[in-house]
Amino acid sequence: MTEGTLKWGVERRLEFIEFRLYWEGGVNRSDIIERFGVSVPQASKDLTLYQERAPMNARYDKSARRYVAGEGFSPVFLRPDPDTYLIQLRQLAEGLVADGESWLMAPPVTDVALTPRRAVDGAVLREILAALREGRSVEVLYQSMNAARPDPVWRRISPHAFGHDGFRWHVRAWCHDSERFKDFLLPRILKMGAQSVLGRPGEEDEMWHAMFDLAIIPHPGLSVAQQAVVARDFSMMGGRVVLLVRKAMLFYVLRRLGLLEDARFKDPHIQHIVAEDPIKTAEAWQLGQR
Amino acid sequence: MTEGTLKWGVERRLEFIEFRLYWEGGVNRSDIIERFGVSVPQASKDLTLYQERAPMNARYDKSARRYVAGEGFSPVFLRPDPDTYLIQLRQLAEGLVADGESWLMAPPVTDVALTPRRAVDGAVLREILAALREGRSVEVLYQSMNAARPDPVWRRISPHAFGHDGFRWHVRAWCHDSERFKDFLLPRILKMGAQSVLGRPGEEDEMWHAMFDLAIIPHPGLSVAQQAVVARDFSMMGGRVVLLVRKAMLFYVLRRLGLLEDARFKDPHIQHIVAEDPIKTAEAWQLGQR
DNA sequence: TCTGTCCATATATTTTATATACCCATGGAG
DNA sequence: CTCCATGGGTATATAAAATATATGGACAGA
Repeated sequence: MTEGTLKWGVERRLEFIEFRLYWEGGVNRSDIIERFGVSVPQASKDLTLYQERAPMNARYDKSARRYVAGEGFSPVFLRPDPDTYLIQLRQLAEGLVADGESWLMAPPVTDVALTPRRAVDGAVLREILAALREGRSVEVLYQSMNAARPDPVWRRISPHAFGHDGFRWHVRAWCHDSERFKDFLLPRILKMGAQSVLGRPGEEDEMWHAMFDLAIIPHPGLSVAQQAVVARDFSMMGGRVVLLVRKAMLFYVLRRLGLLEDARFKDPHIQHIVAEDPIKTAEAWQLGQR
Repeated sequence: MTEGTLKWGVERRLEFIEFRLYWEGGVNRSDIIERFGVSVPQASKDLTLYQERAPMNARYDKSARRYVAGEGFSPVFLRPDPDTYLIQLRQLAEGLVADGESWLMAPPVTDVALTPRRAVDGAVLREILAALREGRSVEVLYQSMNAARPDPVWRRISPHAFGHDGFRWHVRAWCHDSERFKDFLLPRILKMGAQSVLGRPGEEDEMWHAMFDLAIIPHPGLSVAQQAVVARDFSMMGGRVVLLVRKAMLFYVLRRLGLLEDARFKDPHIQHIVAEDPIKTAEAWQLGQR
């Protein structure tokens, strides 16, 4: 083993040490022992090694009896990206990860608005993935919202992509029965049936591949100063920003942004942005819905 | 090392083997070598060990030249939870994790509606966390939307919790200037100042600790069959479900659910649910806003 | 038939980690 | 002030894990 390279396991432990120092302010030898099940001398060695690799980052505070982050901390083993922390925090708050698996020692009290129900069947997802990967069609027992089909019906679909509307997952697929590309919500797929040959490949899904330029501007009902804040929130340049959105995803994007109706008629203190061209925007997604 | 227990690193590799078998249908020795940087013989050993520990799960397909999932697959090293897969897929689609760090070999084409801009400053988050952890107040340069304060102003806050509205993070804190508990959006905190003593502790934040019973029902404009589908989507029992929501988070929940206005006047094919008691609901969050 | 691509395994060796022991500094309890 | 619990460091011998290197097998496609 040469100088610079470390074993995967060792590097994970050093990364852990750095994570704790950076985001939680300090780390103890016992933390490493608990998390990775190593012995006392090994945890000591890891701490020593970390200090060799990142000299300024760790300092032992004798009084506090723990290693604390040094002044000129500069991460070596992880990106100092807030998302590395916030993702873990969110997963912990949503119960997606157990307390012991997380790297957060003392997570702050956290609430997530409307944490999603875990309603996707593992077997369903596996078989959808298999069909998609192998380029085949598959039968699904699907509970549609169509008023004409109140009960779940079997239909054959050829899946080619996944979509997430910010809340739920769906699979984008060619529907052999209605002969159109459509979205199928994973939680509404009740059972899986037999595989068969592909209907139409994903390349032919025009609404998936066609993009729409969604131009948004601050709500004109806001004061100039407030509009400037909104512009900053949305990284606008020159008071507008154009989001490049798949036409097949446009409905979901507009729903999240509150732009399904003309937002200019909503309270600007709740609805901060409006579509630059509401008519064109409305046309675009209604076309997608058909 | 006794029979049953495995080193942390070995267990992660076996977990990886299982993950690939379960969600991607198969795994190659070279996958292990690439992901963990181990030698060829070691990867072989890992595969052999995995088959000892989970006899039915892996089968070598000589023709396909890879290990494929067996018939009676039953996970040993991971929960067969779809979220373990979908979380990774989402993070990959949002660019929060690099391709090489993910466990997904051949992720399907994926789109996430409105992937958030990463606008939180790492230094800001660190110092907010420190203040919260140590029970202190801290000065922040905050860009408010208040029409009376168009420019960013320094204020002192005592943070006690984090909140996520489904899109952005905020910190819940006592505001020393306005003498109220309020939400501060992390992306709008521009700079951090000096720490000082705590204003008021989180226990006194009534809106944070008070809960609201948000009762929702399917949109009455839907057919009976459609209402049943919506009821299933939201795990309703007896045609209704009560979500227990912090009053401090109610606004965000209602916004996500499209219930800020009385939803009965919206198109039921877009807005699937309504509040059981719209008046009480409206009162509750307007009280929170003050 | 040849070749490239998978995989398994044996041997000697190196690296990593453990068990066990003993030592140091700090701060609070008695 | 002494005692001791807590948190950390390290030395030695040993065990375990992983590597380098090599050999061999099965299969698909040219």
